[in-house]
Amino acid sequence: MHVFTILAEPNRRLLLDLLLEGAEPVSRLVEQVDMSQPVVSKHLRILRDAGFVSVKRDGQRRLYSINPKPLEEVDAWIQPYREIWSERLDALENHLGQTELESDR
Amino acid sequence: MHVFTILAEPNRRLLLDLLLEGAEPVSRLVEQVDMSQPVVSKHLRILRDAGFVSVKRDGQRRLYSINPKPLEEVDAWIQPYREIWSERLDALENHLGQTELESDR
DNA sequence: AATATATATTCCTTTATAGATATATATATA
DNA sequence: TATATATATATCTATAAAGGAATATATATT
Repeated sequence: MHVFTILAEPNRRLLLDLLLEGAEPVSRLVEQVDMSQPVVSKHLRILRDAGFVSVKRDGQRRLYSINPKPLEEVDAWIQPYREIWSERLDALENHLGQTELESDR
Repeated sequence: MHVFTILAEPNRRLLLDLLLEGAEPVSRLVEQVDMSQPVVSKHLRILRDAGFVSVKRDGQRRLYSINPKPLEEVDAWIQPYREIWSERLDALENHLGQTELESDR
């Protein structure tokens, strides 16, 4: 499954956002979220397969924690677009600077 | 349609990547891509509705050009994760530095 | 005005995936 | 060992969205 496909699912983004605060066992995630336990487990499975989270045994619990590595792919993909939007900002700034000079005359 | 949902479709990412090189009429996009014209038009419609591209009339053609604005939302969403991965890099660097000191003793 | 070209839209079918429910598995505790 | 608790998985159904084919619309050209 592609990184963007994985992030397209709102509940998956929600789970990631929760894990941003720190590692959590499945049960605590289920509490904070409007999904059944199996649904949460399935999403975690998908996130795990894609390397977004990792698991650690803690007795009968599983502690899930976040792993931002796969997001680097997103970051890399955006990069050329980011360049475009900064070019545009530069152009805007130049234009504004130009306008300033003009208003000085 | 959510930004991530839009980017989840590979053909849509392809179209955006093509437009990265500069504005193009639909026909030229169709040439460069393995999609029928209606499919291209449909994706462009979706991209347009989400503000990823804009159109300009050019006779009977429509010139599509890129608009990176909606990607700022993606960028903003990644931000906290980016902070985590740079923290981890810092931690790694500190650790390496530490190891260096230790090897000096 | 008639025809050609470029693009958009509509309708239909197929497919991927999300969630519900039931159940399996693993660990802890009595 | 039997039972309880936490989590994972399997099966089924519903749904969203992608692509194909046909067609509509808009502009250009003769």
